[in-house]
Amino acid sequence: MPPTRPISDLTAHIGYWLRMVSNHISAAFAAKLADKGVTVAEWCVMRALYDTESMAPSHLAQTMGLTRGAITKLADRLIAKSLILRQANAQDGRAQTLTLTDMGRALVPDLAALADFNDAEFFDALTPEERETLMRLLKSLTQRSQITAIPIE
Amino acid sequence: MPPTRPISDLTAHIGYWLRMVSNHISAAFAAKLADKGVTVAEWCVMRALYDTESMAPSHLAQTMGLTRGAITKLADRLIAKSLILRQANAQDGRAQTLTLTDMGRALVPDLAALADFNDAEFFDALTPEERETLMRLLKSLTQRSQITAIPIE
DNA sequence: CTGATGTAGTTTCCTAGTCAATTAATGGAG
DNA sequence: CTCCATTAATTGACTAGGAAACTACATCAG
Repeated sequence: MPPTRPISDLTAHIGYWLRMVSNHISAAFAAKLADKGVTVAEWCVMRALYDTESMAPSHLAQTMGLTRGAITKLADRLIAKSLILRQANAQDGRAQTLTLTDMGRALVPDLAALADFNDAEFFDALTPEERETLMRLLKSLTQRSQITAIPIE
Repeated sequence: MPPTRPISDLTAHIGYWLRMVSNHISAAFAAKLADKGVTVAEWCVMRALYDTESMAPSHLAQTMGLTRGAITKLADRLIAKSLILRQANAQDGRAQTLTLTDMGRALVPDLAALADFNDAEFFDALTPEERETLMRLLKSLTQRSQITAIPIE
């Protein structure tokens, strides 16, 4: 075996800890959503549609940081579960709009409660001041790095 | 449309910002590694093998938080690139060990430099004190939530 | 008008995981 | 010794995404 040059430890990177915590929290959230038969990506779509009357798939793709192809399939799955509707746009023959069904809309507050609970579950380990600091640092990083897409995974 | 009950904003969750930042940094790192023909998961395997003479696939699966099936395929890819070797274990006919090839070992310091650079690129936006605080909070969350797997994505 | 260019969405092929079934070897109970 | 439960790794079917080609429609220049 050739000599092993000393290199930096994985755990020396902030990104390492960030990913570790982020993955763990996301996995826990995914498990909670799974009980309701919904994935995290599906939740993101539903949450986005909840605030708007309806939305174009391409707009959704942009805000979620997914390709339009991915949105097509994601929408297909949500339609199969009767949670959203896909409708033609009267003005533009190419365009479509996605809308929550009554059933989908009724589900969103339940899922939002799960999101609240999941966040609390992990971050209650910190003091309110620490939570405030963490949030501030993360927002600051987001701004300075021009990060815009809603995180899915 | 049924009445829209007010629900918590997505951005009210710390987990939202955590995922946003984490995804962005991981994606940037993945792009840098891609120039070297390596994925993040592959890098994690190589980094783990760098410190040890060799390692069992099942052990790797445990530390990386992947299934053994995933490790089988990951190892297949690394072997195809001549970066690691798969060898039978003389003591246990079921077991195998994975080892870096000379070529694989030679590549690790380069990739480690990319990891260092990637971390610096984002977190240099913070002051040293802020970086220290962020690291402390993340480590604290890790400990209190019993998170162990090395983060991949 | 008509043809070129651009845009919205879909589709196909590919990648990288999971889960569950399978194969092969180990090791302990009787 | 032999049988059985356990463990290591692989395999195949499936999922969710990306990249790029493709279809259909819109818009604009001439």
